[in-house]
Amino acid sequence: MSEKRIEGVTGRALTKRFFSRSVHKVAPDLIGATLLVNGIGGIITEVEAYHHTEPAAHSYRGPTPRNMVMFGPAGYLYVYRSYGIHWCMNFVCEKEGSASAVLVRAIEPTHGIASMRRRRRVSDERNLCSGPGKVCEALSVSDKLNGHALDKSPIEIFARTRKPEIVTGVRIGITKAADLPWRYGLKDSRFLSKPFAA
DNA sequence: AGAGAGATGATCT
DNA sequence: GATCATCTCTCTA
Repeated sequence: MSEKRIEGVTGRALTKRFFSRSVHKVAPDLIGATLLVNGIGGIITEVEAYHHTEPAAHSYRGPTPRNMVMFGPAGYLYVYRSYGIHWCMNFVCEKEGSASAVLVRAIEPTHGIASMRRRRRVSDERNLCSGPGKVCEALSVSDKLNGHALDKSPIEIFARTRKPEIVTGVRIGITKAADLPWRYGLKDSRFLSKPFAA
């Protein structure tokens, strides 16, 4: 097995096995991992878990054309259109009966910052990937990558080498099941969509 | 710093 | 016809 070397990344490449677990394990384990698309991206600082047992999940009401990737095997990318304007990206996890996924909400930019600035048309690094729609714009993720394997080019995800301090909170921007503490973040990160309550 | 509104389209009722 | 896992701008302070 030849391992591709990425400057500044030492963790092993994550494969489908990593995602073939409960979304409640995968989500916190992704904090500190490195996500690259075509070599551009950074350290995952914020994610949210969605599980078919609660009404905020797209899979709650069963399969539809939009969410069918969620009902497939773990380790694939689910991309959907948000508010008619933005894209949001999710990692499909073990189904546990129905379907679940992790929403990528924020990244600390480390690779290809110049490209991200061009795509986002902003210069402030803290504003490049601090929200799910921003992440997709900066990494150029759209419906063309819906259903794509998470361990195949152009997507690369590398495990963190050390477990960071993780904070949790309620999910953002939803109205249903808004009390579940399924938002995970890198403690004290400056690259979040919103601070976590102290 | 925080509130409010508009953009814009697929999905669901 | 209403909702929506969002972002950016503008207004008020």
